[in-house]
Amino acid sequence: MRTIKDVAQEAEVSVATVSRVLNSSGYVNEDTRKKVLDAIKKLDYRPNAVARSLFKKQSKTIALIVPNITNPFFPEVARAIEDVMSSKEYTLILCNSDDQEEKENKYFEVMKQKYVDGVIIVTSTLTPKHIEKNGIPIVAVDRFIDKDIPYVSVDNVEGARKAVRYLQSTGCQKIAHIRGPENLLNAEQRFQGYRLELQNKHLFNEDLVVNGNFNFTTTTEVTKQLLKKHPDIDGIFAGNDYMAVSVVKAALALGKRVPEDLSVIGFDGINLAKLTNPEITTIAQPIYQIGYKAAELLLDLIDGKPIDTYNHELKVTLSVGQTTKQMR
Amino acid sequence: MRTIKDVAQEAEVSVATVSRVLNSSGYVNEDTRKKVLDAIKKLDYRPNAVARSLFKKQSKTIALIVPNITNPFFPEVARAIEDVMSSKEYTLILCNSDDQEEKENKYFEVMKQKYVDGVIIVTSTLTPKHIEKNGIPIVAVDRFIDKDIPYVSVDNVEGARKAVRYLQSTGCQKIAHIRGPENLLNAEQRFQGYRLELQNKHLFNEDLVVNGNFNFTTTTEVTKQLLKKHPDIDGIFAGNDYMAVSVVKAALALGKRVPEDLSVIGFDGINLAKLTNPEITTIAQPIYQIGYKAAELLLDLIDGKPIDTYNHELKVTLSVGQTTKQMR
DNA sequence: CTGAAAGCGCTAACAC
DNA sequence: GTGTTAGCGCTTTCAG
Repeated sequence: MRTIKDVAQEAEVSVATVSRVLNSSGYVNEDTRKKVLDAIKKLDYRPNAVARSLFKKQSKTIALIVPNITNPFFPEVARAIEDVMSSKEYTLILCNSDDQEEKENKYFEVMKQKYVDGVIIVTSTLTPKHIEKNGIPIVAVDRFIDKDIPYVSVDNVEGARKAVRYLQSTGCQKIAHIRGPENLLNAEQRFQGYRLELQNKHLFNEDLVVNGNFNFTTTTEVTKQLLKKHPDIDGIFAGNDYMAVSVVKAALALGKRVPEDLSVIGFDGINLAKLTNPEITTIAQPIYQIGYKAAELLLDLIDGKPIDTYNHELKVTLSVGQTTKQMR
Repeated sequence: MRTIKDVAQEAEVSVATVSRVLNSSGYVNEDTRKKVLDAIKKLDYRPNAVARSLFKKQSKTIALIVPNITNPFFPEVARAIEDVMSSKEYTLILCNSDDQEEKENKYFEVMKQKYVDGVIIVTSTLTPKHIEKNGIPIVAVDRFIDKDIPYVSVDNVEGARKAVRYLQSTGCQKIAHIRGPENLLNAEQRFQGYRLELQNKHLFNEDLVVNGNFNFTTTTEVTKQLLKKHPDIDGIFAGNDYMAVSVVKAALALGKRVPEDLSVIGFDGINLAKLTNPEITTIAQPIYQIGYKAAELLLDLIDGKPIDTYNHELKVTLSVGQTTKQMR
């Protein structure tokens, strides 16, 4: 690869001048500018990004840390982020943390060594303290970290209430909830939403809440037990789509008809939800937009632009599938 | 962040010595080595990866270029690659090409500017010529590029034959094929496998092959038409799982029972296949292993190790679900 | 065994 | 307007 020196020689100017036209900084005569441009074209010169990074202490690179890219929610987020980043000449590094703090920290270490400009992270283990000491711009997605850290997600409480209300509007009388992991704020909020909505009507019964842990097999198990114990349950709000699919399977295995005997609604709106048979009714998050917004916020942070709002809770929408009855 | 100079001062040695202990290169007295190590610990020093890259002309970074990370096949590949890469202190850059040559080339441009050490790519547009001029180590995944470029995938022809044979073994007499895009070698090979297997028994009939383009909606349409025209079709081999799901939907929509009236088998073995109702029977690729192997090969390439085999076609396995009948 | 110094390719003062 | 030069932080000859 050619260097700025080669260009300078070819154009018969100094490297400083070449640098100036490269960065359109400082004054440079139109004619010499042309000479330089010609030389660049002739030599097919491309500036060396690493040398530039060394000087500027920034790399035009950002990182995305997710628990596991294999989880269907994240690829769409990643795609959105990569879309806005590549349009701004940024490069995206992908990291899988498996929800382990140790791995997250290790990634941060590398990020600093590589002058990575910022990171978008989905985490429930990292605290503001960890992050502060890294001194690297951060945006949180899906899981809240701190008031000072831009956060993009949805209103889980309201989404959950919406789910419950919809089940009721289709005639469900006894609505159970398969919740996600205890330590996940997300899952907790969805549970709270479920509870609130039912408590308001004096219908809440904690026996109807079981933990599926966002896990397929576990969910199948606990759902079967629940339905055997309470055969009159006629609606289930699952903490996410993945579990909703599992719930449907469990119900069918027990000989229940969905939605005639049992209605099921999920949360997330991953593509999977529309591929199953029957298609899952769900509270859909605007997943792509979440990633998009997060990327924009990070860019603002990097550019030192003021952030007017730190908390971005985008709107969920009801996506009606075939696991719920027609509204009455 | 501290620099090597700080460490040198703290340890009262030269930067050269520090560099030597950092890289365990050259001779360095055990005592001074200890002094340096102490200084490093005391200052919590981490070498600057960018400065190192500038000198070494390599970045401990590799790139993965896929058509779209949102396609359920790729996250698992990405995960595998990231696993081996991060274990070797490499960082993974993620790129979405949307199968556009222009985007691929743009990514390569950036890779060179950033001294990216190698790339793993899924492409059907890039030719050896493009790649050669980039002079950057490459491994092809899922889609073959050239004999000189390490390639990891499965034997699509054999996999397809296996699919057809299995349908026959469960009693299917009239087997149709919903194929993938014409310009995709993959899809072509699967079609060839299907044809070969049937031709051997003089059962091939080109009227039973339609193009679903790896697209959900298209597949639903063409499948319905096909089944209306040939109501006696009792088995369908779909070119991938995604289309298989669509085929099942189409069949059910026409009032056919799966698998009683119509058996369906897919190809790929993405997780999705086991989440649908009924679960899709499929020819499963060892997706994670494919990514893993590709990563290992790229590392060898980067390290200048000799590659003994360029063509890696891993074994597919039959994954029996509920869209096919019991074997007789 | 260790240090001085050149240089990786680029940018930004600072002169002229 | 343009050139000279001192770094950015690191590695590696080359002396000693």
